[in-house]
Amino acid sequence: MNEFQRRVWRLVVKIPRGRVATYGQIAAWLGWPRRARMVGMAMRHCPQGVPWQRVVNAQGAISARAAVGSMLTQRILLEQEGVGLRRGRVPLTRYRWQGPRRASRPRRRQGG
DNA sequence: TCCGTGACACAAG
DNA sequence: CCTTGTGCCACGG
Repeated sequence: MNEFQRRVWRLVVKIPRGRVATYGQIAAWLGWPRRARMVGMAMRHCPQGVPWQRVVNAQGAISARAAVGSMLTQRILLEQEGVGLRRGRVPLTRYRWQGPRRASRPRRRQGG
């Protein structure tokens, strides 16, 4: 397994339940903006515990793949965690994960 | 090494 | 909106 894939998995496990990210975003966040397809490869070889279902394409659709049943499984898993599809796609404006932005620490003054 | 392939993205029409 | 074409880049035969 190469470093790229490991980094992808480490990031994908951070996607919160009920949110999704796109292949392109993940690649960009890791610093490889032209490797969206490689993120897909990483998903295909996903270890147990990585929420691969939370990764969709830039249109919010579930990308086609060879493995039969996998697409349906992804849709079901997403719906089970509250991500509803409209006309075959996830409304990204509502469910998109904003990324691994560092959690804003509580301010001492003028606090949250 | 060359060539085809793939869980992508984006621009055109 | 949709479909099609092109760019992309790592892998495997």
